[in-house]
Amino acid sequence: MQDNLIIYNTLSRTKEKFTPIIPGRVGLYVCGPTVYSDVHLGNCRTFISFDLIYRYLLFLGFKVRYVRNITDAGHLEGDRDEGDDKFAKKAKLEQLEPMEIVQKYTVGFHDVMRAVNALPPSIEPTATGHICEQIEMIKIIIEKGYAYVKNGTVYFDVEKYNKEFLYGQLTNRKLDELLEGTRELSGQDEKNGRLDFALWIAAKPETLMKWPSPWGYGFPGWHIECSAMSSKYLGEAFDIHGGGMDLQATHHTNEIAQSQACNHKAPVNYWMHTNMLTMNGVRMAKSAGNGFTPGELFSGDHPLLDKGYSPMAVRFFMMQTHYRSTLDFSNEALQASEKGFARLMASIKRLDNLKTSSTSTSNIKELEQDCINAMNDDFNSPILIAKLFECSRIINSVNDEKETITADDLVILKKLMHDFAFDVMGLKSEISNSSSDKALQGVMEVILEIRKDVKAKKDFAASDKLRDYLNKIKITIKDTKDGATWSIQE
RNA sequence: GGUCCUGUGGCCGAGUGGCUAGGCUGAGCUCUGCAAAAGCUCCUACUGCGGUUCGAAUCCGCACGGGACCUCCA
Repeated sequence: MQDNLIIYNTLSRTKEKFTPIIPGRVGLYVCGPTVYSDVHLGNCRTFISFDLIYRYLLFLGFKVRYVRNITDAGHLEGDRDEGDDKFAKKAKLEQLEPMEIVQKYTVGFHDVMRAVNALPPSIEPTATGHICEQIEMIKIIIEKGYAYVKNGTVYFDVEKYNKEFLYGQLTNRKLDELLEGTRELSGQDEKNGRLDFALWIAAKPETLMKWPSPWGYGFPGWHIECSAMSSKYLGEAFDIHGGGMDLQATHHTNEIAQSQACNHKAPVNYWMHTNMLTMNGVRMAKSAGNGFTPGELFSGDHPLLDKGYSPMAVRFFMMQTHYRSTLDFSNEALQASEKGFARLMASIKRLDNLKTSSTSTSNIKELEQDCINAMNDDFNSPILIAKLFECSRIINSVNDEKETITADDLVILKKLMHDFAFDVMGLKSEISNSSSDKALQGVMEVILEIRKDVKAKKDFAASDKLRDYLNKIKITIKDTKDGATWSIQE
């Protein structure tokens, strides 16, 4: 069952058979958010994509150690390797301690992840919690000759590294090409090479977040945290490293360089990159003014949104596109997903009331295999969803007594729908069980009972009046041959 | 400018060289007191021009369009 998984590896730019280092176990590292502001929808897409991947690995029976970091220090605003980091800047703006910024947005991030039903990672390490590990790693890189110190700042020597290793392998680029695209060093720059990047950055008097180090007070560069934390928890070489495609060229390239310089071995076997989320064809970003927060998306409180969309509709919407394709956001597309999701959930609810027969008109086992094949092929959730809709059609047809299913097949079908819709795709029915909802259920039962009575007396004016009144307060009544059902309109 | 991805029916979105994904929308039918739901049927596409092939949405070339990265970014 674990032998047929195919993963697209950025390193080779091809789909490869997945073979873990230790059979039955997977080490998975994903670059998490930098918590200096609200996560936006694009960030969420990456984490939802990897949640699907994590869930499917678990479904296949792998023991997965899933590490996703929180960047809470050392992420600079520009490429100058100087000045304040993003947290300090925001802290000054909001007149808070940098760690208050970190706390505020970490909590917000977790709230959103919970709303979209993303499983928490096994370990969620922070950069500030691993300063020692980062310093140790930098020391080794210096000892091995791939870094140099200038006025308390430590730089990684890319050209030196490239003589022994391939620096641009993740983007299939040669060093000369990279150098061409880089701007000239300015007079103030203390780096030796244009591509060199900081491992440790010397603190200035006004720097808020700083730690002692062999090179004086300072803070870590952005890339070193991932190298230090991934090797600490997953080993010097591990199975899968993921992140957004925008991290590929710089962050991940530098991560490989650091780890390789330190340990002299390739840190990761499979690199996975998720594609961007766009709004009307343009990448969603705060600077473009076309972004909104998940909270705004759920409430609909934003000029670009026609209405609010439930977290599960959003999750379903994202799963309808493969993780390596760009996903274009629009109200129309999201509303289509919302309806499709409701239809899928409605059919799953019908599963419990299906009548079985001595024969099946559909090949359920084949469908089950189709679902597995879809996910084995580089986590192809759009095809999986197409197959689940096929299951929906079968369920509805059996429910209408136009098709039949055996008791054995029904067991398989139930398991299939629950496994893939809930466990693998992480969807969940959005009906809550709060006490007020239970009271509402009771009231509705009474109303439907009364309506049933007047309908029996053919008093359709009265029954329609009940239905119309309920419809005005967004409750829909449907008469089926097994009695009436009700639901709340979104 | 460089590296790379991409162009599918009204919309979204899969796609292994041949056996018409799927969802949403629209039309018709069945069911139904009506409505809704559900099912069935229909709308059968692949940017353009060449090439390879018995056969291409799928491979190759060119053109045009869109996007990403090369600067912080999931």
